[in-house]
Amino acid sequence: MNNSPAIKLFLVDDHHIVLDGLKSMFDQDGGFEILGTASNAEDALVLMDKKRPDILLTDYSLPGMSGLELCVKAKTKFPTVKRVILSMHDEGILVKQILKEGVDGYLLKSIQQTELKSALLQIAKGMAYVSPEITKLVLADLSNNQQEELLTEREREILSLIAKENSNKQIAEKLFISERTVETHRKNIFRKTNTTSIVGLIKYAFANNLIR
Amino acid sequence: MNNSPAIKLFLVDDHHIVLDGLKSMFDQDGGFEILGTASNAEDALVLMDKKRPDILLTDYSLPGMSGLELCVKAKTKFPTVKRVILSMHDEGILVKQILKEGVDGYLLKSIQQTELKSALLQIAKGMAYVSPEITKLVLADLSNNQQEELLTEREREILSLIAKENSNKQIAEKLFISERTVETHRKNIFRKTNTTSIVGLIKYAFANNLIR
DNA sequence: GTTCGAATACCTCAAAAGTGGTATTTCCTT
DNA sequence: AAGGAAATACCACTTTTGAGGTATTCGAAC
Repeated sequence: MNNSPAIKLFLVDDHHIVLDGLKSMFDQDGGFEILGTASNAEDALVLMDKKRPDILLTDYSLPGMSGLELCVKAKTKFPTVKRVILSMHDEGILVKQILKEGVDGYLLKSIQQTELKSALLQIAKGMAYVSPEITKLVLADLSNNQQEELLTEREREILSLIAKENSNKQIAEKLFISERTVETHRKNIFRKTNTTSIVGLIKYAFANNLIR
Repeated sequence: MNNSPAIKLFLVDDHHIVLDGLKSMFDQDGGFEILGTASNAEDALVLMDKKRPDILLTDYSLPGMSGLELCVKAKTKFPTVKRVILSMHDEGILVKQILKEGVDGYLLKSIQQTELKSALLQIAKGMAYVSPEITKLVLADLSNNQQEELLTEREREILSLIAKENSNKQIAEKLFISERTVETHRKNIFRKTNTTSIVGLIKYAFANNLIR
């Protein structure tokens, strides 16, 4: 059953009770081995230098250096170590920022034991695991469904053609309208989106998923 | 044990063998009920109108309308139905596009039975579930570590300022170089990124996470 | 020690974008 | 019936972009 070597963990949390809980959970399971623990990021970086774990499992909020900074530093110092944030809350707008730093997992502490273990197994195998609650947040952000009725149908059409690198003249030809009309639409789009240049407009369109 | 009502599924796949496999899997489990199946998107939309499932579970590649288009249409027609893509492969660059359309789950057919069921349970609860392999892709894309050496340091600096809506003149002033030099850099960036207009360039930069 | 990429700089000229207006028609709502 | 938003159209004028070059300096690589 246990044909693969135990997954070596390093735990970081500033609450002893959490460390104790995790320790007792993993100690009962031959599939995992705890190489060490730390209650702050600075200690963790020093200790990990001696004991090279497979996975660094750290709380997000730590005194001093945050768990995220720890992950960034750990990535530089120990590139092969998988980095997992185990957080108490969904850190709201921080989620995207955390994921952008290139962690291998983002788990909430509300996770079930069995799920935590299967998540760590997957991460050890090179996969990535993100808690469903966090996944939901990220997907919602990606698809950004507010469906603002800011722009009219025609304006969205114009915007789409602008984004496809058509000049005003080309747009006018394609829509069988005057170039003047295109200019007017463009001006209205600028006004409504609070932008003043194509660059800003394209950025707006991307950020709001108005173009694909 | 089974205190909540069965989760009502609608399955779409153009391979009967897959539909059969899923059917036999869910039929043995009281937690799920299959309301109907279809082998193409058009039929699915018609059939779902009569039988309102909790979750639409569809293959990505279908004859005619793709599973993604089906999800988009289903979202409009039946906003409360959760939409899950069950795909054979990680559709590479399509992944981000698929997730942008606002699906509630993206599963690979290599998923284990138990995992599939727990994923669907979570999705029915309003969470989101994405296969670890796909999550890996998305996280890699978000943090984008490829570190392309396509553009030089200076060119990235110029690009960043272009993206911040600076004109050539403004860039020249900020970097204490001639406007001519900025023009040259811009031309080189266009050549390297295979773009010919700012619109294309900004799109390229977004797609490659060169600007945040 | 020559070659090559990167960064710098200059030139011209046409096309396109952006600013700041005005005006008409149509359709929808109040 | 009046008001307003949306789509259409026009004008004048300035700034910016993009396409087409050429050229020098510097440092790294071969």
